[in-house]
Amino acid sequence: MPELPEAETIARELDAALAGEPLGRVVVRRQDMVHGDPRPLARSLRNRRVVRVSRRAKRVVLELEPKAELVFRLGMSGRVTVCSSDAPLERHTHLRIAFGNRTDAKMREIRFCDPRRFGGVWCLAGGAAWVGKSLGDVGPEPLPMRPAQFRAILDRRRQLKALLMDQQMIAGLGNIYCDESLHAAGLHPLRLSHTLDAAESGLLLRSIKSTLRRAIKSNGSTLSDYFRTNGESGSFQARHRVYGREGEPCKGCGAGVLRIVAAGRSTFFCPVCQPGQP
DNA sequence: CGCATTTCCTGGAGGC
DNA sequence: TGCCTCCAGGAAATGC
Repeated sequence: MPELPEAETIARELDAALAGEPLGRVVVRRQDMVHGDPRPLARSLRNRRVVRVSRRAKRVVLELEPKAELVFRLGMSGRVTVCSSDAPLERHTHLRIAFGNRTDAKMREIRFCDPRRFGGVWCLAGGAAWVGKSLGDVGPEPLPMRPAQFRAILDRRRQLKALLMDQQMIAGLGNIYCDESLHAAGLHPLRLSHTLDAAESGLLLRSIKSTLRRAIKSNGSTLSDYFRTNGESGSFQARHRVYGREGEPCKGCGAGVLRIVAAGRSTFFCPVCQPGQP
């Protein structure tokens, strides 16, 4: 389940591998996973090179020259890997893009693989018409966010879990980092957002940032579907304090971690560290 | 407006 | 061993 730290890890690794490289052969193996520019992707990408690879929300963005963007939304099980062009093809590989111009060396390529197909690839080029699923807009990034802006987001009356999961409100948090951030701040996931005082809202924003930064340092959390661009696992799952740990002792106080459903998702919290609701 | 529910999809887990 | 059912969840759509 790639969220902000996983997308950031992939973006950094892709940037190291791809910055400055020209794009080569394109193979679209599942047309319905590619959206945006109505032209064939191979044509849209022809004679373009990667300037840099960045992240926005949970999305990985290849910034190209001449100006265009190739956006990867990973959904639940999306993976972007870098490998040799002759590496065995994994099941559910929907897109392959060769890169580099070293004719002497083995050709390398990036691959997009997504078994559950909740993700997709968007080619934003030219001002042409649009095909396929739309790539909706997202709210502000949490890492550079200031306390006043966060306070304004909390001002509506919503359960904290639902609000933090809402990509229009704040971009990049998913189920794991929502629960971990709320635990770090000692706030119950069903607490109504507008009831937080200044100290609590400040603490929650700091908790979100520190949780995300620590997860990025660990290259994200590998539970089942997420892997780095070289196929290795992230390691932040070993540091989860509540997520996925129903019945196990809270790493803060030892009380049993509870699981409820909030915002339609499994939600893990410690009833002692995060008091306040039934 | 907020929130619950449903849909998409596959692989892994558990039951028998 | 081999079915079968259930479940996980990001995002969008629908219903209350």
